[in-house]
Amino acid sequence: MPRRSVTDTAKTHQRILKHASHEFRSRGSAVGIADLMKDLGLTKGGFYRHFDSKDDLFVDAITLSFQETGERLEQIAEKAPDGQARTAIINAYLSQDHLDHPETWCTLPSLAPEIGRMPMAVRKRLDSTMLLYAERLSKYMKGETPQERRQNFMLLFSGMAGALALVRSFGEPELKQRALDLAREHYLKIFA
Amino acid sequence: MPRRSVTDTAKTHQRILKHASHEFRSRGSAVGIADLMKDLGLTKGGFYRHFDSKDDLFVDAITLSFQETGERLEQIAEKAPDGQARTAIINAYLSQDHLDHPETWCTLPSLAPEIGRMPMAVRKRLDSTMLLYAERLSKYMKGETPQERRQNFMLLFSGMAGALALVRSFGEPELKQRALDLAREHYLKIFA
DNA sequence: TGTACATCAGTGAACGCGCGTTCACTGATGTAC
DNA sequence: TGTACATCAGTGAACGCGCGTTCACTGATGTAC
Repeated sequence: MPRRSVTDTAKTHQRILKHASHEFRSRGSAVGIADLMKDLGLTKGGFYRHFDSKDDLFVDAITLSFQETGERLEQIAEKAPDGQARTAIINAYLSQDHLDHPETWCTLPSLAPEIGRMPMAVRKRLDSTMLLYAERLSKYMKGETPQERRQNFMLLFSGMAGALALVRSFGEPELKQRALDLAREHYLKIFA
Repeated sequence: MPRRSVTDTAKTHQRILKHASHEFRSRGSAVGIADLMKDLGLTKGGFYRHFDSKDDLFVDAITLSFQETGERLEQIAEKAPDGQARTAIINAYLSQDHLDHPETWCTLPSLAPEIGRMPMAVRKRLDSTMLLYAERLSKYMKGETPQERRQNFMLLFSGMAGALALVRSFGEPELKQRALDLAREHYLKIFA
């Protein structure tokens, strides 16, 4: 197949990125390049016209994930009634929808431990991505100073991510339900 | 090589289990059977005299992990001065040692998301393991009733696990240090 | 207590399979004049 | 505006490698008499 126009090339690049960011979140970082490309109707050879390596794709896909989730939570906060932004964020983060759809939500409960095992080069590049996510949502946190709000963001989000990861690890549906409800009530009480 | 005595066979079984439980925690569930056996001076073919499949090994190794960590935290709680058991547990869980040595500590911050992606059969078998871990440590939690203490265990441990997983994902050492200290102070304040 | 035989822990080669990456090739797109 | 040529997105085969699992074989251990 022949060369493509610059706009088509850019579109393909974005399609790979978006699909990878969904697949990594729902299936983990071990998702294969051949599978990703096949899902898009492409062959694996063409991948390297868009990314230097799988690690490169991973960094870009995770960055996109944090951007998507940041934007989504920002919108939820903005649409909430006055003074209810933080409550809305917590309810959304600990919702049934987030539990059931890792692919369109936060990367942390899906991939945090795997990111921790990535090469240092990858993790350094993701630091700024995560700090940007924190910056974007800190404004909705409790606290007098920006620093205090940033700290509360770290505590709230790492806590909710841990809760969601634990709930997802349970097999029994009833157990999952009870644990998710418990976590939601707790974080609303402590942070909202 | 010939057949081994029943005691030697049992020892080898335990050696595989213990090593696997360390390796899964430090490198993730993708650790290979050939590597595990080689580390113990054995060849991969012999693995199937001890376990039916890798999934079987995984379940047993994770079960051992929770038992080890449960026992370890229990001892820390028992050795603590009167009324300091919970404080001692939180300080140990959010210690530099836990941050740096996933292989000998809690499975949750290392593997919770990966467990969530395992076949249902595996997850169902791990439910009881995790509930036993909860049962064992709930007695040190705040709360009037056993149920309340169990709930506080879930919230505290999923929160601390999430914090540890996030801290481990950071590349920058300074950032890690600050985030770990922040989490420790927070959980001591909220739960101790 | 001694002998004959069945059991099975561990080896090492092989199974089919999937991985990330490379590469010669194609032909439409983009560019230079 | 039209022509000649360079570029490069995508294909499909191949690279070396590692995966989980199976299997014939070995010989000391365990067992039955």
